[in-house]
Amino acid sequence: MITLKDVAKNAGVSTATVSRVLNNLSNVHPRTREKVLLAFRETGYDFGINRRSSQSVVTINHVAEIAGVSIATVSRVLNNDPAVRPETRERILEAMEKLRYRPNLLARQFRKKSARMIGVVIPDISGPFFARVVKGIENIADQHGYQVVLTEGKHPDKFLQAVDTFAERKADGALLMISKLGDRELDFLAKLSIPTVLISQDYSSPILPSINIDNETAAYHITRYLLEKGHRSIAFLGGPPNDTVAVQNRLSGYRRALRERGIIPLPPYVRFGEFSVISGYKNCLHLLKNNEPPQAIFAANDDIAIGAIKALQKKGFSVPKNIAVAGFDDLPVSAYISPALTTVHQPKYRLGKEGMKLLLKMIHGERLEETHIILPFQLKVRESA
Amino acid sequence: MITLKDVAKNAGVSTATVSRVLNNLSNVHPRTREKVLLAFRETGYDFGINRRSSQSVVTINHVAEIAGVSIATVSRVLNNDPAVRPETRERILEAMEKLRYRPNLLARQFRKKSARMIGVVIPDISGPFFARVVKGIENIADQHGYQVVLTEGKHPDKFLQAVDTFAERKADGALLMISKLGDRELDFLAKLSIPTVLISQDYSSPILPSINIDNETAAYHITRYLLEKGHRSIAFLGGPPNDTVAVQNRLSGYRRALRERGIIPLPPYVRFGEFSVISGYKNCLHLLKNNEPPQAIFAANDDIAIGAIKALQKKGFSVPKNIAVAGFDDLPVSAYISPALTTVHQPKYRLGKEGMKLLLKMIHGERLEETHIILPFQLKVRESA
DNA sequence: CCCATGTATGGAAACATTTACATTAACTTT
DNA sequence: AAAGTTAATGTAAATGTTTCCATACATGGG
Repeated sequence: MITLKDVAKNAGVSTATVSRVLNNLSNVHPRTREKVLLAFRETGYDFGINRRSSQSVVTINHVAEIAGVSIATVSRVLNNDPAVRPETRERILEAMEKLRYRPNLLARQFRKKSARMIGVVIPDISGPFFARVVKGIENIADQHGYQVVLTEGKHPDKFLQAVDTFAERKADGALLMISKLGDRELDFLAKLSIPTVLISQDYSSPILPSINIDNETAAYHITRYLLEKGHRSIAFLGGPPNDTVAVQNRLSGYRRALRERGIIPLPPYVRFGEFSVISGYKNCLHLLKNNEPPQAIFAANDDIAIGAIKALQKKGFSVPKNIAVAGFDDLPVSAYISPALTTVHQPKYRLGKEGMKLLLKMIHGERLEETHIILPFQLKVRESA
Repeated sequence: MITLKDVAKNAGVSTATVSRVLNNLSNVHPRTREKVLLAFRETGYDFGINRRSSQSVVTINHVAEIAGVSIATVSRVLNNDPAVRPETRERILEAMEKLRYRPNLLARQFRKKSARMIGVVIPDISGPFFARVVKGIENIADQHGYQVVLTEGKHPDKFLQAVDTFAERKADGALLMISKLGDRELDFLAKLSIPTVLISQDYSSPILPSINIDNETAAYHITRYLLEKGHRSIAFLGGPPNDTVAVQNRLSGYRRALRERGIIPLPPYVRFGEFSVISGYKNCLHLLKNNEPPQAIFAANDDIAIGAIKALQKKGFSVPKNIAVAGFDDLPVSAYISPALTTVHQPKYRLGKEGMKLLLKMIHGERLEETHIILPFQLKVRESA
């Protein structure tokens, strides 16, 4: 395509001068004007409207042309509009096949103002617990043609940023496994107004639907189990102290069970840390340092329990002979460590599936019968307690 | 906004009829006309000239207007074009702030034909190994404004589908941790022509760049370590047999070490299965069933090793006193099981980071000095062997 | 048989942004 | 005075699809 630049080159003048000529400005020498006009002719400059088109890829236009219909009808086929006559549809599908047409997803998303995407925020990608939940989510999302985008967002700012990205990318919904949701975060979520479901974090927000197990009761049951085994001094090894509602609920279940037996745990027997093997290890070491060893330990999750067992063994205690240990979550590895871990089984996959189903309902604007779903847990008695 | 369709629905006729009424065509029954007119009133249809503009959200146009410039200039600011005068830029930024303008990402992606997204395929989300690699990837991707989309794709068809989705979504690049890449898959990748890097699967394709550790040598070293400890009969518990190049390389490293000592392992001492705790458990049980127990076991990854240890303990063997066990990968949990696992440490985070950096270079069209990067491994001697 | 209506399809605007090209102003150079 | 240079900005096309309204044709009921 010929531009003013080309003309300028041909005439041996600057584009500014060509522009002046083109717009009949006065300050151009007649001889120069001649030169430029000649160049216009020689280069074959197109005075008509600028035609700029590449069309290197196959679009809906090509398909329409080949099928002998308008692009509107092709679009209808693309969107499974039943209004199209089967015969026409067939012809269009054939044309698509023939041209190897691939709809431009980016254009579709843009037009529809939706990316057919679900944003998922988890505190930790490495956590096998979350991985399993995510699989459940993906199962359902897949079935409905939604893509799942996974983001880590333990720290509140990172979390807000993640959700913001979802909004920016026009996610159709969000699934949050975030433990700490303060007013600021809730406010933020409300402003974005993306359908959102809370999974597995015990946060029963009045606004956001959620799906959980009953952590308090589960913790109560496993603590009772330890009590029934005859243990009196039972330590609690928790995760992050103030942030996590789930931890607090597990703690209060534990306390309730003890209280029922008239036991009040000494402060050093309740410790907080992180949801990791290493934290469990260190925390357990601290516990043993200045205190009479407990008869049993209830860890707020399996990772902590695994770390604690290691610490106990290192200090020469046998589990469960000297000290019993119980965990929470039932990770895949928990049945295969030594001793196999006694723990609370969470229906991780189902949490994901049901959470996603709930979200789907919200996206479709259906009324929710239940906004806070509680799934059953299971006590898994193995070797460690 | 109320459309003819809404009116039609309200009146209980087709949109065609509504349109006829709207344009005063003759062939409408008076009674129907009445109905439709009523529906117009009831729905509050806007007869004004087709105002199909919603403009409920702030766009570049509003910003341009407020700042007193053209939308082109606003776009330039959005894209950090240095050609904009600082003063003008300032004015535009202020206008954005004032209007709380959020660029429409979908529109930008559409226009630019790029989603600023990297597709990552891993065999298993639950695997802590992959999770760690992915974190490395995300670290670098984040820094450069790319979003990471994670997909599971163990089965070849699922994998192809995943990659296809990447293409459809105009991903800027792909990172594959796929063990089995046959001709069909490579062909497919070639057709899509998305920049692609292979991570950690030992597949040294002539076309696709890759990043790995030297699995053969690592396996050789750990097997030698077992031999030096005095073990003569060493079993190999592998992952998927034919699919995985990494497994085959670990196997041949193991074989090389034995061969050097003139040892040829009996067939039942080399077994295959899957990369999971449960598979390691079962496979080890099989191994013990009809054979003289080996003096040591080299498992192709830590999960298998953990399962094997469990099986050995169940059968009354003490690890490492009766039978030594070594693994591969060095998962976070491996140091905390009992006995702590002796294994090969892979620089997982770095694999992810470097892989992503490599991919970035490809995306930017830079020349690669190295197309097959090898990262160092480390022998971690702990308690199990 | 023809009026009234529905069905299937077409025409064209709209979506929000990017960007190629054009213009302009303010200089400087010849 | 005429032309060039450069920086800054404007104009408007182009992107690929969806969807609103319009309409040719088919069809059923009186």
